[in-house]
Amino acid sequence: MQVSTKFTIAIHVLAATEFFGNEEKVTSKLLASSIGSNPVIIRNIMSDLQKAGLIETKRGPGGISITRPLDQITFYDVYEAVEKNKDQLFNFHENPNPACPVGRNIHAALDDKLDDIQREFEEDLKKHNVAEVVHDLHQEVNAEKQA
Amino acid sequence: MQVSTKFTIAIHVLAATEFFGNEEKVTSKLLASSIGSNPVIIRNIMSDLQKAGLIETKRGPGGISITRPLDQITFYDVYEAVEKNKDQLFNFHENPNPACPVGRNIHAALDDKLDDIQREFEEDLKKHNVAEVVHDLHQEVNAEKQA
DNA sequence: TTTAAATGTAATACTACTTGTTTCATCTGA
DNA sequence: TCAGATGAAACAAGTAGTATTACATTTAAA
Repeated sequence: MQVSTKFTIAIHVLAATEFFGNEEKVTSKLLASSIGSNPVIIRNIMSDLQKAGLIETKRGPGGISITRPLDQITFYDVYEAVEKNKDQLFNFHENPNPACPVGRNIHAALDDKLDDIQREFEEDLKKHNVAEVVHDLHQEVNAEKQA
Repeated sequence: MQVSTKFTIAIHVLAATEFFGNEEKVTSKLLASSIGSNPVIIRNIMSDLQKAGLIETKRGPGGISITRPLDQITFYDVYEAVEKNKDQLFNFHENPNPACPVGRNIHAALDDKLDDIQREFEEDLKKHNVAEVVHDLHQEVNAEKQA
């Protein structure tokens, strides 16, 4: 299993919007160019981010605006916004045999442990935020200038 | 994204093998019945577990044997044995634009953070082992007897 | 008020993965 | 020897991820 590219693309979208926001109008076309993907892919992700309340978009000669400071947008916020099945990390086999003592009780013996792991994974995602990414981007760009 | 059913099935296989191992011969057919799946699915998972050195299987009137105490088989050992792309939890978009300062540097700004999260997730998986599951199974079965 | 430029969304296509099934070769303890 | 088990190949169906085209809708600005 893998977290889909939607996750890293969404972080790219937020970081690039902050990075370019003051100088240029940020559109799905510009973002698609930076990301190396298709504008419709970006618009779908923009739609996810908007439903999650992380950005606002406008039609017409529109553009994207971010609704709150990036240090208040964690990786988990982004993950939650774009990822499917975010509420069930582990896909349990569905038909354990109720006539078998193991099949009948495997859920009771396993669910709490899987829930633990999922909760810890979500906490791990919350330890990072998008502001860190923008900060490191500026650091990289400055290093380029000096070279 | 979801961890595939192979993971919970593999834990079921190990737990059931321990649970029944002393009384009955444990075969892919018996396990498939307990799990509610197909014997070939189980045999493929058995093959993964065998490659990882967690079990040994024999042909003929064979059966499965576990190679080390279950408290030394963590959820991560099982995850590593059966899951694809286990080495790269996050699927990064592949073609960021090198002509764009963000596209050119997004990997440098993001990779270390994603590696952190992956490492922590793996640690979370290592906190649990299959012996706990068997212990809880016996507890559930004993509770059934009293009722 | 018009219009260029942007988002919103539906439809399609391709690929890869997951899960299930059938079939048959191969092995091995009794 | 042989019944009973694993090993493995082939196939099918369903789902998810990614990419693309096309068009309707909106809106700031000319």
